[in-house]
Amino acid sequence: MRTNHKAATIIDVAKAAGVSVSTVSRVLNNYQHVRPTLRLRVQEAMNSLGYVPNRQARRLVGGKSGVVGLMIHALGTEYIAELIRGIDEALGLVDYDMMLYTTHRHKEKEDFYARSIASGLADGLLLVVPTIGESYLDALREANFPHVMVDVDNSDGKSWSVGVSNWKGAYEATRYLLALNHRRIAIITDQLEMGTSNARLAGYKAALEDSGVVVDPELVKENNYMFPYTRKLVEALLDLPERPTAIFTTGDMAALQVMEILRSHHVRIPDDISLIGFDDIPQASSVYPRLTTIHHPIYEMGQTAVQILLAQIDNPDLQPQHVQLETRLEIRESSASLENNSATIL
Amino acid sequence: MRTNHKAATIIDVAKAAGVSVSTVSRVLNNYQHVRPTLRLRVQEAMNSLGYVPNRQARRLVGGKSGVVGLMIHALGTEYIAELIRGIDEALGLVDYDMMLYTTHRHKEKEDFYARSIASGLADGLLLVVPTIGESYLDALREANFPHVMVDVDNSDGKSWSVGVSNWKGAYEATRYLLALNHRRIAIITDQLEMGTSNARLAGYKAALEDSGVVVDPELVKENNYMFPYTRKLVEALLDLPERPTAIFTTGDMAALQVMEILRSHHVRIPDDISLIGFDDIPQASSVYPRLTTIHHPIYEMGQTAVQILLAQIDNPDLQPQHVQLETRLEIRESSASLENNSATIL
DNA sequence: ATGAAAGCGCTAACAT
DNA sequence: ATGTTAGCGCTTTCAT
Repeated sequence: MRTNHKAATIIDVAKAAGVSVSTVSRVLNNYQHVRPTLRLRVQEAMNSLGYVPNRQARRLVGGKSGVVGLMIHALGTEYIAELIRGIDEALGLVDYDMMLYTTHRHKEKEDFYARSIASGLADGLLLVVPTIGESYLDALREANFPHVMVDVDNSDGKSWSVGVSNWKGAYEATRYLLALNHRRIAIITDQLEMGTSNARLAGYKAALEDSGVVVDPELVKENNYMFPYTRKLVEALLDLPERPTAIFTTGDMAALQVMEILRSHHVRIPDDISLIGFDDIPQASSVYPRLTTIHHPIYEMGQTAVQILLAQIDNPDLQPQHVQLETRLEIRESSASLENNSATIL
Repeated sequence: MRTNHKAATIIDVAKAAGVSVSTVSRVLNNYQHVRPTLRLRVQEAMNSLGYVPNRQARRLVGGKSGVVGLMIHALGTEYIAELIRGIDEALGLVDYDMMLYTTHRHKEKEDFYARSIASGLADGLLLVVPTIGESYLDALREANFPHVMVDVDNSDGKSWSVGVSNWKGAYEATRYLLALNHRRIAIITDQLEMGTSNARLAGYKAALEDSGVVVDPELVKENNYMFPYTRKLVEALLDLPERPTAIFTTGDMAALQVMEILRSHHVRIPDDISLIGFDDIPQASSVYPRLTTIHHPIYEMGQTAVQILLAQIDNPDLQPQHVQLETRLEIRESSASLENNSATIL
């Protein structure tokens, strides 16, 4: 079947170095009690044989596999890329490899992946899935398998998780628009089945109410990730008898789309309508006009997730907690004051 | 150390069903020679125990790891997302897992990854790296380790590879612009150290020459992936005494940026300048105006890469070949005829 | 048709 | 300080 050479095993190394397998294992794992001369001899044998330990076998005996799973719903956005960069780099620091599972919104897949990862493949699992299925989450918990939910708004206290201050960020964004004298402020949220979107919507409403502005249901639109749909929402907003003077999208991706759509309707930003996003993805600062948004520490969130996961792998009995990172308002040019909204930077 | 419940093993199932482990293994692997009643009893036992086979153990015995490595320079573009979708789905079909290595342009990392993957971790390696380092490529070849270079223009005959008809695609794009009566056609290429960019540039030049149009070096610009740089290039083009009437970018990402830049200079597309891209990423058909481009079968390229890799894993002695997929012109609204370039669809 | 037993490559007691 | 050995969970001969 396979015609290539079989990889060298620990036994081959032991023979070549004239020692026992346990000695090889000891130098492999950097244990004490190995005579320096022997250690050297073993290392030489490993080198000349091109030996690399088999991770599967290692893990099978109860050791660590040096692999963590990353279950993610989709790739392709700068947001995700930035998050993975954070995860990736943190993992690299501790010589861990990453197994990637993209689910593309197939709930069954998620279930299957989670179980198969937990049953041996990896040492831990990072979950970047908008809505996490209770069934496999329970399975992970029962097995006490290290895992962290990434980018969720709040923990239920039963699993570790990382997220950001969504409510506060949205509150700040809305307050900023309010301070700019906007009163007709529309919001386009991402799907509300996601806790983060919900929290952002709540922040928006709270800010409005705190300023004595009544929330107009006509100005609250829920998006569904499809570009043509966003267009419908924006056009509905534009067709309103009393147009909004500002739009807040709960994600930068949507904000970028809104820009495109407004442009196609010859609506100027921020002259005619102010726009504010959420997340501060790399693209946000390179579009024209540069997008005012809520900065979300995406990269750091990835790093933090890894640190939490590693801590759990070391000690599976840590009390679950939710770690919340802070957002902050990033003022650029897509939002302007309502009074002098013609005198804008060009 | 670890306090969690142990997952059910094949032995537990065997006991619960009152059979031997080999029988359980047989129903697990769908072998014949198992009495239907027994088979059923075993399946029930598996269900009630929530049994999931341990992949490591399975692989440890069988030889194959069931994992392929994917080494990729960066995530975050729709192009890459689409490619990974193709790879992912093809892999899912054969129950393979994917180990992800992102190199972020660190050449040293690539070397390290390639070697560690080749020495046992995975059964094969997919390389999605703009410029592939000779050193580890040699190592892969020497070890006769299954690997395929994805999205390269041409093979050197020593490794398997997949790519598309870059030259022909660029030739067609340029011919189309020519047919639209454009003569001042600028090109913005991606970095020319990539073979694909080079081939696309060559196709552009050939088309021009075949039509008797002299290639103006001032209209040939090499990009370097940084948005501010693209802006410089476009502005240089705009400042030319005789502006180009059309721009061809060798990638859609750049085309999208060019759109943004032209817009900020109040240059209308396609009224003032026609634009054509290459790749046909999902976004290309959702921007405004929709981007005319060369369709690149990205998803299929990913699938094909996997098929080639699996074939090699089955038979490592296959003669290396380069598989070329076809591109085709996708006409949308970002390019228009030069004569009536004011009468454009709005 | 079913079972018993020998490993796969490695680690971790347990000896020495 | 070093070696011996018993598994980890599974597949696969080889018996029966």
